[in-house]
Order: sequence, then structure tokens, then C-alpha cells
Amino acid sequence: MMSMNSKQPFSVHPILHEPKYTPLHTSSEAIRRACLPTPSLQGNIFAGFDESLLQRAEALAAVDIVAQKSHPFKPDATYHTMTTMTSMTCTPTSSSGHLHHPSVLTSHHHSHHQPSQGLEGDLLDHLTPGLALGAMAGPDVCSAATHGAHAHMSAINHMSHHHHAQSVNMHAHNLASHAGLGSGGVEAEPDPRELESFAERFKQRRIKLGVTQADVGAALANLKIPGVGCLSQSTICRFESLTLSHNNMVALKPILEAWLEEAERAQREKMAKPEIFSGADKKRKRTSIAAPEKRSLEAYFAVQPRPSSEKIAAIAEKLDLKKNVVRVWFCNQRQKQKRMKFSATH
DNA sequence: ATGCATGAGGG
DNA sequence: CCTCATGCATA
Repeated sequence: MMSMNSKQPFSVHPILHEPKYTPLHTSSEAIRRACLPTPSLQGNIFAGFDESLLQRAEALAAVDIVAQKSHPFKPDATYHTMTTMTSMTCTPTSSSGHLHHPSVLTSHHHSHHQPSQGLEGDLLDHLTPGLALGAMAGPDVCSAATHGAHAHMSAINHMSHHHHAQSVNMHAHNLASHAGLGSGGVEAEPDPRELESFAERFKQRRIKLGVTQADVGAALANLKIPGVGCLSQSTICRFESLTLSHNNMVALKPILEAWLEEAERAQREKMAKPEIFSGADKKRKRTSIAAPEKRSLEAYFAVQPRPSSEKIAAIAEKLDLKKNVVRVWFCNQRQKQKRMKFSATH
């Protein structure tokens, strides 16, 4: 009977949506650009001979894997997994599919184009790839069920069926830092070190409270902070591990900080309010790109992080993957690369 | 903890 | 189509 879930973040941020709401953006943007390896150049350069480069990259990748083990299976494994509508322990599986957000910053620029090339007859023979990936994790600290020690108010509050906007964006909390900008300085510095230490402290205090990452995400809605809904376990996890973009980290920090204080305060008064949700919706599918294909993609990415649509199609065909899968893979790879570059720089 | 996916927003 | 912030599904 009650199958509505609780997490649903919506509410599109009324506030935070300024042209560039935070000074951070500015600086981060600048940083981003600085990190970029001359995009325009790349385009030109590769336009000329990317084909051969790709072939070589592929060959290299192939060679590399030869030494690996064998993998008798097929590359692309897109599994389906029907719905397991069982309500998990504590996963508040969100109700409707997805919700998205207005994004906190959204500032970009970009002007690149595609040279559009032809295909190449590369020899993608990933013979026996074999992946010996070890998924380490050590102590699974994040189990699902946990004591629900949240704040006092309950959680669920809404149940809209439409996936629609959510927004967890917060915005501006300008940290008037001491950046010495004189007047009008809208820039503030997020200071990576600060964030890092905060993330660490956050995690520890969270654990001390006996709350899971998922719990934190769901509990955020209780804070009723304007423009802030709940967040997923993934996001909380990424925050703690600093695997979010710098801007994202900066934006989330004040929110999580607020939650932490509220949670600790609530604990003091011994209040517990377990949230139990149940709900089953549609399952999303997650394509699994096999190791050999992944290696090929990485090889392509190395020479051309932003392949044209045509090239993507060609690669997709070669690897026997859906074009969209390949496109998304490149998008995600770019995001990842960006984060890595940032952390490497700081 | 992460991989692949969705979608808003901007061009 | 891209970038970004996020999330479901998974390993």
C-alpha cells in the first residue's frame, strides 16, 4: 500500500541560477581551460591523421592485452535484469526514473568541431583479453540497512510521479574568503585543501553517527534548505572520496555540513526516526562494456577525446556497441579525465 | 565504490 | 552535441 518513495528531489532551484552564481565558477572555469590541452589544436592535428593514429593506438592496446589472460566471452554484455521489485533493505529507490537538476553551474564554452573522418580498418582483435580487475573495497562500510538516526522530521515528503526537475543545487554561498580581491570580487576560492579535510571529517562523523551514505542523502530533504532535495548514496560517496568536480564539491559542502550538525544535534536528543520506504519502479539498464572494448575505447580516447559523431559511429560499429553507448562513454571519460587533472594539479 | 545513463542548460 | 551534476544498477 504505500509505495511511494521518498526520494525525490525536485524543485528546481529558484535561486541558484545566476549567470555564474559563484565566484568559484569563474576561477574553476579558468582552471579548466588552463588544463585543457589546446583543444583547437587537437582538432586540426588529428584531423589530418587521426586514422592512422587510431589504428596505432588500437594496435598498441591490442598488444598490451595480449599478455593478459583469456576471456572467452563476448564483449558487450548488456544485461537486463528484470525488476526485482523487492524492496531492498534501505534503498529508497527513487520512485520514478530520474530526476534531474538544474545544475549548479553550467557554464561552459566550448567550441570544437569534428573533423569527421572515415573509418579505418584497424585490427581490433582483442583476442583474449581477460580482465583481471580486482575490485577492492575492503571493508564494506556501506551496507544498506542501518539504524536510522536522522534528524527528527520524517522524510518522505512528496511523491510526485513525474520525474522532473529536482535540484539540489545550491548556490551561492560565497565564501567570502580572503582572497584578496578587492571590490566586486566575486571570486572566492574554494580551496581544495579545505574541502579535502572537510570530506574526511564528514565521513568520520557520519560513521560515528551510524548513518550510511544513502541515509545522509535521503535525510538532506529534511533540512528543507531551499533548493535542496535529497541526494543519492553515489553522490555522498563521491563527495567523501572527492570524486566530484571541484565546483560540485564546493556547492555540496555547506549542505552536508548543515546536515551533519543537525544530525548530531538530533542524536543528542536521542531521537530516532527510521525511514522505511518501499517502492518499485522501472529498472534502468546498465550496459557493461567488456575489457577489450574498454581498452580500445581508451586507446581512441588517448588520441582523440572528442571524436565526431561519425567517428563515434565507426568506433561503435567496430566494437559492436551501440553508438549512444560509445558517445556516453566518451562523455563520461571526459568528465573523469577532468577530475583527475584537477586533483593532479592540486 | 564505480560504471554507464539521463537530462537540464547552452550553442 | 557537449558539459555537468546526479543517479540507478552493479561489482
